[in-house]
Amino acid sequence: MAKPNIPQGTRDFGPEVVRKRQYIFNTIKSVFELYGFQPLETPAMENLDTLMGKYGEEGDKLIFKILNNGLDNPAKHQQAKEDFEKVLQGKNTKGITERALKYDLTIPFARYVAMNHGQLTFPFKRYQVQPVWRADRPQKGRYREFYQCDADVVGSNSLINEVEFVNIYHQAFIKLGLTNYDLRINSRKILSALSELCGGADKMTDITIAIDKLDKIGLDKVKEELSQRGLNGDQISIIENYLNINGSNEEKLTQIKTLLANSGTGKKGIEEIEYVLTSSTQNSNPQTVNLSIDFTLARGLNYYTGIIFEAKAPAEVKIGSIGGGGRYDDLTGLFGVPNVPGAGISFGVDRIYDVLEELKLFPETVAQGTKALFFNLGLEESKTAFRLLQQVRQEGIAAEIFHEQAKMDKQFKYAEKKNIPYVVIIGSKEIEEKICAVKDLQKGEQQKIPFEELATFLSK
RNA sequence: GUGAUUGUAGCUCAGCUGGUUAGAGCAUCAGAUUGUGGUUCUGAGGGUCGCCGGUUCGAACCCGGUCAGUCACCCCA
Repeated sequence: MAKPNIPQGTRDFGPEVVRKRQYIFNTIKSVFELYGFQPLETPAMENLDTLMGKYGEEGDKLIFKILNNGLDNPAKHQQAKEDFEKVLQGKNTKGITERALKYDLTIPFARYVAMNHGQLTFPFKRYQVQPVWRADRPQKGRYREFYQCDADVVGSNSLINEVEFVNIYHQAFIKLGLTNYDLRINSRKILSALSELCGGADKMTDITIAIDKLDKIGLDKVKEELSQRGLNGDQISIIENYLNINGSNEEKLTQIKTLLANSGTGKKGIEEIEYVLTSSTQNSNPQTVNLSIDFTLARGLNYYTGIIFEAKAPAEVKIGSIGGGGRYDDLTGLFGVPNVPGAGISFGVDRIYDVLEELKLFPETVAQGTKALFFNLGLEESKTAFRLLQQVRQEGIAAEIFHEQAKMDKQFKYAEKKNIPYVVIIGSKEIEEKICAVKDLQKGEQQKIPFEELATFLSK
């Protein structure tokens, strides 16, 4: 038997890890609920048609495809071979694969809305926490199976939604202890106005891909890349002016207004950012949101049409993006149901986990499962212990008894490893006096508690 | 898809220019310690050095291949 193994880029989550992950999930979910979002789940797999062509050329390559069943049916050999030839040429064919693992939660959601738009009440606000799969090469902060935590609202054009999303990000990050999160905002309308200024809307993808890298590779390399992507000197210098915009949010707005003065789309984008910026900073409490304008922000997914967001981890952990989102005006249009505008955000839970771990931000209580371990000191003793144990459980306190009579040394070690804060010792002496010795392992202190007061004591 | 790098005990790693029975720390188990753990001391178990092949009198070490992991680029959470 070969050594057991799991596929590249996937992980098992042990008990402590699951506890910590659930802490993150629950924190974010509770904020979603607070803002009126409802839960939704969709299948792990979708029809390949549903997913293909929605994430750009690169995205399509990263979709995990599922091999059809029944390919070994002799009657279909000839067809299967012909279809496979097509696959070798880089084409997709239903003969070989017609289903795939979902790549994100947004497109399946759009599919759900398109399928059920007759029954849904709009605006429809849903949140969804499920794994997604990408056939990417794993590396730091990057997995082939990872969880997304999305909230979207469809059926509303109002910018109030964007403002709410800013506050959701803020509130969730604060609850998680990530006070110095970094939330950026931009608008696809501004990027589109810039592209028009530089030779046409078809250049938008090239431009956004290049300027998105400004942080990482610097201005000179960005200019180089723009030139490689077919932009001329005049166009590049416009972009250079655009990239040189800096200062506070207000200063950036002033500068962009001058640059895009002649563009209707641009003006619209600027107004929207201004609105979201002022509304979300006014309404926020207990502290101000860290929302800053970043005109280099592009977002890879090309279905965004308005405001876009990106949340970054504090710079010192070097993990990068921990969330993102934005407005998409016609996502369900891809599925034949036009005029359903939407906006949404996503939290990258796996990366948030890494950030919290690195910054030691998990509360200690997260690691705790069992609250008290009852020592097993013999057959008679354990009968009393078991009776008390059940009483304690009746009060909703997680407790367990050591599985066999053993040296105290061993039982202490078990409690310590399982992070159990209290041990309850009941021996012959204690039974006689109807008290138990309760030891607080962290403090190392021990006290005598009468049997009938044990549950109350532990529930504190 | 492109490039780099690593693979030795359950874990983290050492192992000199190839030389005989491959080491350490942590962890595990037992004892010092018959109802009070985390400290200390003593002892024990555990490895066909990722796999296949080559060079050599001799390979954990050199060479080729292969598999797996990690990191970076592309792209992205």
